[in-house]
Amino acid sequence: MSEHILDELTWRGLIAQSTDLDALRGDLESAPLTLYAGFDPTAPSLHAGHLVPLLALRRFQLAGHRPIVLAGGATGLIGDPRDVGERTLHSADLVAEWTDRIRDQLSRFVDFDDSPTGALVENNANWTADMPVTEFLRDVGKHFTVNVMLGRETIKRRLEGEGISYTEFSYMLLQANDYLQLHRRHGCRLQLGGSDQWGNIVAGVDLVRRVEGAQAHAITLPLVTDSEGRKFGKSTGGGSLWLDPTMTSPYAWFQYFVNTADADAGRYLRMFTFLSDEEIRALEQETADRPQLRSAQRRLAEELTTLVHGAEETRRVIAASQALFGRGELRDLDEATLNAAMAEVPTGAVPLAEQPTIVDLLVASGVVPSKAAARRTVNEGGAYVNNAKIGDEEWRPGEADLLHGRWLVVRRGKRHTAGVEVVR
RNA sequence: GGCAGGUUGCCCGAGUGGCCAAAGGGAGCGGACUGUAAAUCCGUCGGCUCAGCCUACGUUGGUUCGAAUCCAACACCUGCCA
Repeated sequence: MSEHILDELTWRGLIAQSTDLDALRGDLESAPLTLYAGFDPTAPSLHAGHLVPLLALRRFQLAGHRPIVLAGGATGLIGDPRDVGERTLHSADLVAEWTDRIRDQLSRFVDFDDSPTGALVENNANWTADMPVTEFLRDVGKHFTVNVMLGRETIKRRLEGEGISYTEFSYMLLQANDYLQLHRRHGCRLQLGGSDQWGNIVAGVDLVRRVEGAQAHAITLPLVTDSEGRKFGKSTGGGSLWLDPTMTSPYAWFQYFVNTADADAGRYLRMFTFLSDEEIRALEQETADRPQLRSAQRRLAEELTTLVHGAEETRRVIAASQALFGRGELRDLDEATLNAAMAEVPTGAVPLAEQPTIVDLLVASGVVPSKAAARRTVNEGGAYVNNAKIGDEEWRPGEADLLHGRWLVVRRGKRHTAGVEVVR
């Protein structure tokens, strides 16, 4: 018998809060348990932070339980209250489109089959969208006291600040009802979610108990932050790390994880990968002994890129990373390797006839957002062409600079590399 | 519906007629150090056809030689009252 799923979650640091774990343990041991986690379509793609609950569902599935991934087609129309303030509502069409997109993404992380542990995909719009208001207020609303709802941290903060709309205030009831519906339809008895979801989740636990007289369980997973306490996945220049390869390229995704701080690597390996405790400890030891090898970071990047983008794509981004970050001369790369690397990084094109300067090249490659930023980069000493620093704004590439007659490898700072194709 | 206060750059926040593309902080970005790490220090941080010009301080209009700053209307937010 392998390790108990709850013990695994514990050593991986994946349990932030929970209802009675002993009771849950008993239920997990007696039979396959059905559990769920919900994901709201707040953008056209899931991002790296969503992987924690998603992979947790998979961990349960591998341990012999049945996961339900819930796409929040209805809750996404309302918006979970945040501390920062009221959300802007998105149109129903847009939310529906996003729901479809994230449902496809969600489906990739669990296995579907006819066995008792085969996963299910649900959409809460199925039971929420057409529910009459009176039914909602009588059957769901009656079980909640506003007094308790006002006690929730986010609500308290919002009341102290700019206030909160009735719409967002109601969110908790919708999520609680989701749990009830999934309990009725599929016997779902465990909900996972981020620790910011605790209030919503226990509201569901309470509702199931009151309406069905059944004991439902809850586990929240820690909100992933780096060692500085910053929200995970946000430190790449402001943007999020999206799962959608057209929004965050596999190369950028891989690079993000390669750059993980030493202090975070082990923790991330535990939370984001399926590596064993022993393997992770070995990687941590390696990082402590020979930090410059970045073994833990590389493994983390490899695992996550494979998980999200597949083994083939991972092979390509590793090759591209080696070509561009390697000690070797870019000139020595053979044409096929160079072309392959250029296919992974952002590229732009510029006509030779325009006699582009370094500023034009930086802009064309996309490593800077504007000419002003390009000039700044040059003056700050952060501009490179083919790994050679360019300090003059007026510098222009010559025929001899073109790699294989067409490419210039443009770089901003240490790690923002892109290609510019010079067209004749 | 009434009264009061508010709306500034990615975020927070100063600025009450010219010296304001707008103090300060944070984030971000670049450099040095190193290891494509952290910490630290330094620099930078609207755009462009760049010693000039264009956009920008909720929106629109007005006063003025000149407005983020004054006036009016409108929108939104907060609080108190109804």
